[in-house]
Amino acid sequence: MEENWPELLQAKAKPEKKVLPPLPNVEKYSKVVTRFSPNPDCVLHLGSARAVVLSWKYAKMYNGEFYLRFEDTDPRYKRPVLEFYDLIREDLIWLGCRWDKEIIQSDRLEIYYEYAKRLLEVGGGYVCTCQPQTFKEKILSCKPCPCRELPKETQLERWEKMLDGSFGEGEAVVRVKTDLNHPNPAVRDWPAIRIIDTKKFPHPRVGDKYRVWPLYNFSSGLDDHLLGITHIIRGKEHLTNEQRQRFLYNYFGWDYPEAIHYGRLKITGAVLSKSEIKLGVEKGVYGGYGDPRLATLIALRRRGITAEAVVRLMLEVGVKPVDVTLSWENLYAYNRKILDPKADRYFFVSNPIKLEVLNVEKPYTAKLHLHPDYPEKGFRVFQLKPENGRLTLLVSTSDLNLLKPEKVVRLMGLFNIQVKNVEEKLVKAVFHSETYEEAKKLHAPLIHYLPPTKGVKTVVVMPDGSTIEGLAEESCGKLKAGDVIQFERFGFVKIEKVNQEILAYYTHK
RNA sequence: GCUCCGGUAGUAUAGCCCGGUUAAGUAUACCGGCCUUUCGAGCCGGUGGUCGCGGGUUCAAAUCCCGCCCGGAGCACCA
Repeated sequence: MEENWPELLQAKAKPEKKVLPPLPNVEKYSKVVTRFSPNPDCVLHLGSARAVVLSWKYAKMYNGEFYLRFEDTDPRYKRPVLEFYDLIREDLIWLGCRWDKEIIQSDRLEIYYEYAKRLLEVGGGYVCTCQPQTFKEKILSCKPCPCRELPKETQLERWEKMLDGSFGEGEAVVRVKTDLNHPNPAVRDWPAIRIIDTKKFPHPRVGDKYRVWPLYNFSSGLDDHLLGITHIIRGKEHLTNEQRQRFLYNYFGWDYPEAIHYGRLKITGAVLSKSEIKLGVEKGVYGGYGDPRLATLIALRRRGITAEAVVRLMLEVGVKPVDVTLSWENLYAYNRKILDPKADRYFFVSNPIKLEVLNVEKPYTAKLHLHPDYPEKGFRVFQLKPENGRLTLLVSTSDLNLLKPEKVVRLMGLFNIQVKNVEEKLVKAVFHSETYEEAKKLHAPLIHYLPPTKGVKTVVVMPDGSTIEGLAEESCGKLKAGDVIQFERFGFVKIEKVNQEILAYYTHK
């Protein structure tokens, strides 16, 4: 146990560390093997992250293996798209979920054909040429369709005809014989393999090389056994698929893996459905898969959400079959803990307005820590020279609620001022005092500011897609794309681009 | 409609299988205090749950049994 579950023991010593509940029947297997099996028809989102993180984490917990398996067996209705294979790989790498083996189902058609034949040979299936509608009527009344009764030899002949092109799309389908009286009609004689006109609907990887394609329950069911998957972690929409696949396993004399079905995951206000995301992107509702309104991993990454935060959240949510509605605050809280010690602090003045301070008798130098908790990181410095006692600065419109006549306000790292007059685009104030202690005594609020001429124009894209414009301090010009910083009193942002201007994405407060 | 699966504070989660020193823990959110030249972080404290509802078994039930209500998933030649 010490060897296999070191993390479990470690968790005992450190109870604050969240640990997943043990996997069932681990002792039955020499090694735990899990898999994540996406259809490469879209990028990954927060919901997909659940399957990835849990499958990966469990494999690691038991020193097992984690596989990535692309389930790209529908060239027609849920067409795989080439670029998504790579984007999914990138998402997994970003999450830190390295896979030990990669499998692509469209490379494995011959294997599925072989097992289809074996299934027909053992009498576990049949080739059905009924119209879907007439078949459905039969099955709903627990009656076999005529094809089911045909002898094995005929089934094999029909199978050959599926392969050699004698049957066209929709004309024949391989079904797995189950129980015609099964209480759930959806389980009765489910379809395993169908024909697709790949001249019309070529597969992005293998083109029109194959016309006969397995359905989910057949290919996925076979592969889970063939690849030695011991624990399947997937959404509860697959609950009845387990029932179906068990019939297949019985014909081959296999044991079904341990299957865990978790509930649906939602996050307040964000679309988490692949089809809706795709539609929105295609229609231009979203500016792409990285649109900040989307909960795709690309978008989260772009916004400065860290993979660690996503992983933590997924471990927290766990594998329960209940539906969960996450709130962004929860994700943000995890992320903030990770970001806060790393992010340097800078000033950003949104929608700047002028602040004129009179009675400033000498030049001042403001030195501000890059990070208040780590003074060793250094400073940013503002040199401020008044002209004839007048110092002009820029402050944020959003601080107008603090800048009321006669109020004393401290300019961070500088001095205290007393507001005199407030106009729409101009605040006039006078020098009040110098020390922080004085400001503290007066309970003066602290605000940030910028020298009037040296700011870098900055656009911040907010999570709702809107933008806020303003000026960032000069030293932000040396930031690089990908840096996550904190604009003090504004929030964390991730830098997207720096040239003459800065483009940043808002992470959270 | 049919077949399954669930229901613990605003959100998420632990405990339920092996009923009792925890008559409900943790995280986050919220409120207050301390600290701090950020409305951030940190530290301390607090509010918040009749464990879906009703009944039963028991000395004792969030934990076992039954009924009800509510929610979800599936019922494709999709994955």
